[in-house]
Amino acid sequence: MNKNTLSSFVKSRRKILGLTQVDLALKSGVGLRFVRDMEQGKNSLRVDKINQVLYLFGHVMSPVNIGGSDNVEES
Amino acid sequence: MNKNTLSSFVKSRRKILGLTQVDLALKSGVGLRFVRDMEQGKNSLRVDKINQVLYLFGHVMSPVNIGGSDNVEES
DNA sequence: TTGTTTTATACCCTTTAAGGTATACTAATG
DNA sequence: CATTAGTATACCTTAAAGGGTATAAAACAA
Repeated sequence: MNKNTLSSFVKSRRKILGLTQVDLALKSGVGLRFVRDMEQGKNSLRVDKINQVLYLFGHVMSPVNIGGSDNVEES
Repeated sequence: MNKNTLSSFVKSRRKILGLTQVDLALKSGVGLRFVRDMEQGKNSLRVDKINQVLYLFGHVMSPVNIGGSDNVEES
């Protein structure tokens, strides 16, 4: 389990919206277990499921340059 | 099967390096079938496997804003 | 055309992600 | 302290991803 950017991104975004993991699972349509796996940095997740969650944050998974600034490209 | 950016990204990058699908599979350590699924826009792929391939291109999957310019953020 | 290389499709098998449920562990509150 | 809300961990089942192989279809060269 990594110090993953996706992990921290989801966790922080979720809290900004004032959602619990349960809320996020319901709104995105993925299982609660999946949300938890994401936030704990599991890296063998399916990208379509990840996107299902990221859509709520107006984001999608996409190829970016390695070392492309530490933050997740602007807001 | 989508008009996926990942699909076209991998395909074009691979050709730039003059690799066949077999070459890419061998160099990245994923199966040939996986490379083909990627290039055909299958969207239920595991993100760690995708990254295994993208590393060869100096890229990783990361959350980006939806509509964050159509191209894949510079070269 | 034929031959060769690359890519696409199809089948089967093994592994495992995803989800559900239940249980524990933490914060937090009162 | 106890009670609750939120999060983490564990077990089980099902569906499907990933990989291998084989075949077919393109793509390109001779």
